[in-house]
Amino acid sequence: MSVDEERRSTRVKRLPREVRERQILDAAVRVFSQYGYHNASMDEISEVAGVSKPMIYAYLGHKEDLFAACIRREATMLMEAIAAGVTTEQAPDMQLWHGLRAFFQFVGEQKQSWRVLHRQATSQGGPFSEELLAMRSRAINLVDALLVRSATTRGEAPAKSTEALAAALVGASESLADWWLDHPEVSDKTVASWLMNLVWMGFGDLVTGTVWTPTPE
Amino acid sequence: MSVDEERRSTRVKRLPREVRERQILDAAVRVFSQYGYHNASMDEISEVAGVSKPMIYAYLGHKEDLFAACIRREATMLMEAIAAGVTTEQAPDMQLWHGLRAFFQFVGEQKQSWRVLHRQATSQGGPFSEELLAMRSRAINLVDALLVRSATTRGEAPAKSTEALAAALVGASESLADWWLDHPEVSDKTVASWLMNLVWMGFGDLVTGTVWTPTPE
DNA sequence: CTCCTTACCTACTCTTCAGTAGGCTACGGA
DNA sequence: TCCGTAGCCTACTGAAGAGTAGGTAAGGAG
Repeated sequence: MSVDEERRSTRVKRLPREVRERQILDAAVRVFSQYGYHNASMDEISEVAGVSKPMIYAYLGHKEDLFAACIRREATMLMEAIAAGVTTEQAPDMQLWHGLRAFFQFVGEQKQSWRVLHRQATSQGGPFSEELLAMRSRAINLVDALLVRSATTRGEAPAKSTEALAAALVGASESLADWWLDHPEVSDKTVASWLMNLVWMGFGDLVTGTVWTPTPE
Repeated sequence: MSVDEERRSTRVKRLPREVRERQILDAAVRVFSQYGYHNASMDEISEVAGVSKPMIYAYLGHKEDLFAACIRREATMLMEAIAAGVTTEQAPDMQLWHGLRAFFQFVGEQKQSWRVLHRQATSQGGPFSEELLAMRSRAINLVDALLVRSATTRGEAPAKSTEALAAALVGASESLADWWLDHPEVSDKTVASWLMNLVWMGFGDLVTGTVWTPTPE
């Protein structure tokens, strides 16, 4: 059996476009998350995906398009995971709690997705980060709305600062998620509860020993 | 007068190495902060600096070295600015308050420095980010120590979570600083006080209307 | 005046990699 | 059985940009 014959026989069969696109995106997320956007080469992605480079261009377009597609897919998954845990009927603190839990659970399960979202997309000033910045804004708006609602239901005028604080909270979550990647011995629930206590009760209470606990469902 | 003669006559005189190095670093910070590490070219940096490319290589070494030098210089300035405002004699909340104020003041005054530190260095997985990660760790350790001290002086065992919370706070500060870049109408003091209230009092107090205020010095 | 060091430049090389041209083959329908 | 389309590849081009070779010249020391 010649080399050519062997290669032909062991080559995976022709697959429908859908499947290939998934394979390519999976590979791209892996490679981007490992090397970063610029150091990731289309050649390596095609190799990991098990297809040739022109296939990528045919199906997903240029490098930037491919990256944007990765971001879009992973960010959508993240947002959906969070949305699944939160309903507007819950009290504000419970909404935040479930949101945080869902977030850390996602990060714990999809470390690569998280890396490509956070570490890569944030930085590059190029046209791709827009996709990611938009998602981040959505997250901030979500938290902002939560804060505004919880203030107004108590009859107060919403503070000017809610949007800024929402941004701070999102940043805190991201940073804590990064810390967590280096300390995997802690459970996702524990990490979430730390942050919950910080933002809901403040350091002041860390010092005095008061803690927030979720009310039983 | 020929072109050559004009060029020669308008050319800035020979300058000592020190001065050139400063010019080059200034240019590098500007260009890196605008385009990001990868999209910044040595040619452009040399042009902005007003020297030729080989000068950069002679004085500051390769691209990575140059970038690391930028990070080191800017990060050192930031840490010194923060350290200048904080003394260990102050109460924990005042230490945090002054640290935050110094931080936001620095960001407000040195936007480019901040961009190159935060947006660029965090992301690239290369050998340079180590410089930055080290600085970030120092900041986290500083906050961690603050939390541990404030807990132990109250006779409590320090919680396991202080390091994680310190990371969260640093992330919140970074994220809030980014938000602030897009909302320059707010004063640095105001932004600092928002974050201070968040971390010291929690959202719970935002909702109930309690606020932390610095005790008069 | 000569020599040597230090400042400084032009004009390359060489590599890496995004993106493409052009074609081959499996397979379903007419 | 012939044809069209969709899956798939090898083998290239072209540009950008990091890094360098090999110089010129200013100016101080002797």
